[in-house]
Amino acid sequence: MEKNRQDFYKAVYDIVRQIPEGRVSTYGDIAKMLNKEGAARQIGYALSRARVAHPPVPAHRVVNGKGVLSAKQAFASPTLMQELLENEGVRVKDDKVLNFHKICWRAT
DNA sequence: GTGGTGACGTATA
DNA sequence: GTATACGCCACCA
Repeated sequence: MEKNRQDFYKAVYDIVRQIPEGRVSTYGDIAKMLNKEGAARQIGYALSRARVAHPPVPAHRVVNGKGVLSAKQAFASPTLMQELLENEGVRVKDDKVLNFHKICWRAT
């Protein structure tokens, strides 16, 4: 059956919405959940479109494998993402998540 | 229909 | 641990 591209996006939104508060996930992990390990870039692309997705997606909880807020550029303000993360209890320094290796959320 | 780009990751040296 | 090269899939011009 032909999986509509929207289905792929919808799957990304669903996973991102499952990210618990105070926890962050990575594009590669999400891609693996979708069996699209090689499509990590598409995860970020999908999130960029998630801005108009229903319901809204906490894309600020998704960072790259290095814990760097590479997505802040896509938010209304480059500091908005960091503020949101700090608001969730996630410490961010120099656009990088502290203890990232400890708060990185992964699906079982 | 073709080419280029992108909120990335893994592999190799 | 750091640096460089390549690959991946989807969207836009």
